[in-house]
Amino acid sequence: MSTMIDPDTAAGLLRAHSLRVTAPRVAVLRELSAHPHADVDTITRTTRERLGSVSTQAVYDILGALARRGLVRKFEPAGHPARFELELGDNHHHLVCRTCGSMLDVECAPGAAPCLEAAEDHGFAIDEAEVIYWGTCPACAAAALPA
Amino acid sequence: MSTMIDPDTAAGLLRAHSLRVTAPRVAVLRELSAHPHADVDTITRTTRERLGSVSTQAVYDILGALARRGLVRKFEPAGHPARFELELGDNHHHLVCRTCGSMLDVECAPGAAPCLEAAEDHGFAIDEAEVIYWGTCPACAAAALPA
DNA sequence: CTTTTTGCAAATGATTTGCATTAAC
DNA sequence: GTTAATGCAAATCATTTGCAAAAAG
Repeated sequence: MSTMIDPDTAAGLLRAHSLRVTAPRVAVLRELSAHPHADVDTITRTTRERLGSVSTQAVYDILGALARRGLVRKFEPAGHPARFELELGDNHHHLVCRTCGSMLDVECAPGAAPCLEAAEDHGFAIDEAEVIYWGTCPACAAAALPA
Repeated sequence: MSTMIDPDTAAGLLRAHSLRVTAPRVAVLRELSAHPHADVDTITRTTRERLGSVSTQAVYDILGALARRGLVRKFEPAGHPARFELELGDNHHHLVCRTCGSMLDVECAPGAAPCLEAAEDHGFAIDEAEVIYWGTCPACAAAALPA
């Protein structure tokens, strides 16, 4: 388990983004800091363990609010439920398992200028270039091959 | 409207990929050649106009079969229904409108080596690097600003 | 004729919406 | 006291699944 931000830090983050400080929000932020890339279901379960009860809809609402204020990034890998991570300012990319949807952060190969600029924008106002490396994680690769 | 492959070419494509030639499949292939990036709903509607009737599930099945044999590429932009295009061999990327989900093909900036190699694979067997440019298309940008 | 494909119906699963209740500020 | 956040229920939407009927090879 990674390090987890303390409750005061979480509350400060919320206030700094003009969001009211509530127990479910603090719990969700702490969960995200400890487990980046968690999905709604996981966040809901662990938050319940900590608080006793939180509705699924509250978690959706919280994550939506946090994402709208730029506190968290929402990531929706095709074929898998959305996953969330604290917005840390670094523009990293993701490695995603096609089978289980698990994610890992990856940096672009150093030196190799990432193609964050499209050759032509066709009049679009581009606000983000997202890179996804699709593959199979070690666990799923092992499970696919019968012993 | 772009050029559309003729029925014989479509049939040949199917045979070349060991797929039985059926009217719905030929119609779907022709539709995809004329309208790349069409979604299931659009493909179903235009195919019905041409054939009189096709079930939604048949279209899903057809697209699934074509994708499995490598004849078409499936693209699932977060928040929007899946879109499909004929697999043309070129490894282009996509420009996607956050508002309406419309897509355009884009090439990486010439010279700029795209980061198709992750710095670390963390043990994953990476099979594809997908780049998505997110933005707002001219039509949606215009619609968002009241006159 | 054998196997694949299609049609139809029903289920699934993630996410959203509306509204009353409760808690923050 | 206001305004925002939560809980609860029901709805939505894309997509999948199971099985019988029809068509391709």
